[in-house]
Amino acid sequence: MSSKPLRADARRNRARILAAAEEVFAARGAGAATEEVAAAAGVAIGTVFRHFPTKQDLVGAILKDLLAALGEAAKEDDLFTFFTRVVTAAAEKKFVVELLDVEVAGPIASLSGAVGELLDRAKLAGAVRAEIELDEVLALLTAAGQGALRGGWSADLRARTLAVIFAGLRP
Amino acid sequence: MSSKPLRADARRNRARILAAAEEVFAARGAGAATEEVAAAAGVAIGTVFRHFPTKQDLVGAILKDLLAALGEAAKEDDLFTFFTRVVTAAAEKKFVVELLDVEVAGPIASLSGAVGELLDRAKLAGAVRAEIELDEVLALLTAAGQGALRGGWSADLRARTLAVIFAGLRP
DNA sequence: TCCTAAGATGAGTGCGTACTCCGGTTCACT
DNA sequence: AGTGAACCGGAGTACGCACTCATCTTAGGA
Repeated sequence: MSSKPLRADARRNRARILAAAEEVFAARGAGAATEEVAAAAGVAIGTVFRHFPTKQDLVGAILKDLLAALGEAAKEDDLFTFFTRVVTAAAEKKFVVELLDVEVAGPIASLSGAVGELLDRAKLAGAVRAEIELDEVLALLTAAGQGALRGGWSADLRARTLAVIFAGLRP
Repeated sequence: MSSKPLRADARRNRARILAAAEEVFAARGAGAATEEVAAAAGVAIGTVFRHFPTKQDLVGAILKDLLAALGEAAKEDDLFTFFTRVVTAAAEKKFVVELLDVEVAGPIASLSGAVGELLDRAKLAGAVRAEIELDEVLALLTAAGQGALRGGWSADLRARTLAVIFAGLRP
């Protein structure tokens, strides 16, 4: 899969870029200039593009990491906890909403698998009505994530808003 | 308020630009280039900037019109109908979501007034729980609008998703 | 230690887009 | 009709940003 092992300095720089990009994109959104990422990583811009030929590749790499982390978290959460986790992440890290966007339909498929399992479990436990379908839950997740970010919800408002959604899901 | 009456041709062009902008922004989102609006209006780009010195002024003018129309509709709707109307508009006219964004906090105040009335009425009619507050409803409205647009909900999915939200609001 | 290919650098290129400016055109008033 | 102010056209400017490339640097094997 991975062609050749990277040279030590290259590996170090790659990690720095990834870390810097996560920080910059979280603060400024994925619209932030690549030069900012380079500066934050203490690296020239050419180096960033050597590792990630396209800006989208860079965003994609971060998203992939995040997706893996969320997938991991899903294993130990119940549906409502997971829901809250994703929305909170969206509120704090602007670029997370890109994950929820249509364009990234590929990677999100794996997330939807995890949510599907949580939904099934929640139904069995009687926490969610049986007729609720996966796509509605995904839609609500998207909506809440977008809303939390773009609406700038406070922690209190976020909690109350999610409470309404959860009430709508319960029997 | 309005300084001087516009010349006839200027008035005509202004109206054309507004109509063209509404169409273009609805289709392509507010990110569409101003040149496209000028072309659609059959007018040179300089003319657009004469009437609206800034792109934001142009978007703002359209938003103001839309806001007035929604405020009018609110008088005859109940809360759930109005909610559906706004979300549907968001799904069909991309730029409507800008209305829901924080940046336009000024104009949205008037909308929130209308929603407040609808909420009061709905509570009196027993259609909504008494402890629901206005900001939660507004947050849900923002969320659903953003989600509908960026998630590309179908009419069916939109209806089912809104049904969950409405269920959460009811006693 | 030396050699070379992988890697880093950063000024430069191309492009899209908001906005300007001035010469030409048109309205509207007398 | 004549006149001047308002208006229009559209090439041009400024700017930000993704991405490139010729040149210099360095890791790491022989």
